[in-house]
Amino acid sequence: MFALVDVNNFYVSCQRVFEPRLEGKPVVVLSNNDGCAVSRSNEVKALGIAMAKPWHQMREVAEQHGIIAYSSNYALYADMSNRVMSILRRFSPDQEIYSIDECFLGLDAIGRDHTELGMEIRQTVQKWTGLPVCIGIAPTKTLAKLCNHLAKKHSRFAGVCEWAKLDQATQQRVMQEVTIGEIWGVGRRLSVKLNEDGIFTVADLMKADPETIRMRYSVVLQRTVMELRGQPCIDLEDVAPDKQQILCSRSFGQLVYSEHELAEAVSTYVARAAEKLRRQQSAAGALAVFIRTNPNREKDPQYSKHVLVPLSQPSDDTLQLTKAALWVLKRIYKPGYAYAKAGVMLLELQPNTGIQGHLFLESADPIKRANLNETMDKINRQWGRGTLRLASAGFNHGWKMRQNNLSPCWTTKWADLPVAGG
DNA sequence: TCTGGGGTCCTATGCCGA
DNA sequence: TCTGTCGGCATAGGACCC
Repeated sequence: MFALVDVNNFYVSCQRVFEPRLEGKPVVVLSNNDGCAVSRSNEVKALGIAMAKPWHQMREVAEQHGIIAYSSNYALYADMSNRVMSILRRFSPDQEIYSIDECFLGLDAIGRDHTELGMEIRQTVQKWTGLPVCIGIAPTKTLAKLCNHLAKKHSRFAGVCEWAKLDQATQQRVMQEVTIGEIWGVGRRLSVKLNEDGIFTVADLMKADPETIRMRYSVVLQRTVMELRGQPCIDLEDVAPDKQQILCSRSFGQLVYSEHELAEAVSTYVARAAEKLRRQQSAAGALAVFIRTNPNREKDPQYSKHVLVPLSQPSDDTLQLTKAALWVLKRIYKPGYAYAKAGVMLLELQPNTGIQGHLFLESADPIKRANLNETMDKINRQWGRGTLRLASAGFNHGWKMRQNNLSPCWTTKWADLPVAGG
């Protein structure tokens, strides 16, 4: 048995915890670079504003309805997420953190009534963090997701919906009412294709023959069908596996033309990616760099290039990775374009212990280099990202992302601590 | 002016050698 | 020796998730 616990409108709710005046008002949180609305309060959803709507396209409506927009404050959200997850861990030893704002709990080892447990979880999280959560409980993950959807949509559930507590008639009705697009694993493309085949609701999909679904669609959708029928196919992953690839990319706050500025950005992204790499104690066997113009500016000349290079030896060393990345950049950079985004990807990740040495390569003393990286990580952890960095990362980052309405880091910066009673 | 970032998994495809 | 087939593998690209 699984519970899916999901924070309602997570980023918006985090902002509201520290600014209660936002309660009841239409609030959005924007993506990096203040691009699109990625979290919407219920008031905003009621205005019909879609997920990922570009902010510049909703400016007018926003002004009309007094929508308050925040830049993403990941330091705040990550910290609040950690608090929620550690509270949830108290309720079940089996926990899979699925994303920043949701997790699955395994309930098999828990004897008590599941809905009651759900209610207690909800109240505890609300009381200890100020964040509202909804909970879906079911024998498969896909059904738990579906129940979570119901718990959010219908207030009569009071935030907790358990599949087994719905009578047969209700289950039937739900299946006939909910459209396939709401199902976990069915996105926009698949919805269109399924609709063409006469499959519109959850009930339709459940009735379909799993073998046929596998042939015509994929093994993934076949599993979804089985899970909707109550047969678990997707296990709880309570130990998070190491990442197989690490990506760091950003859209620029303003267009970039020079190779020099691109090199600063790429260098900055490599450093960030390499930090993540070392945190999971991996080394990368290959690295890719990409740069591109803004595809939305259709009148501008477009250019987009992505090149992957194998490394002569797997590495977790920022200096070495930076050297390789800048070498790639030199080969893909073409002058005369307005670049909007760049990124670095680390691939072929493997444990950084026992890396096969290279007979003919001369390299820096690996122990010294490891110490250097470790020291940089330590300093940057303590004093803030980028405190210590390579000169190639530059100083005047004209390309830095826009964050025009960033809230304080209420919980992670001493200077930003909220003051009570003022 | 202004359209996110970071992942995973699956499938199709083409190449290689047996 | 030539040709066809098949499995394994690498790769690119698409779809999906939040």
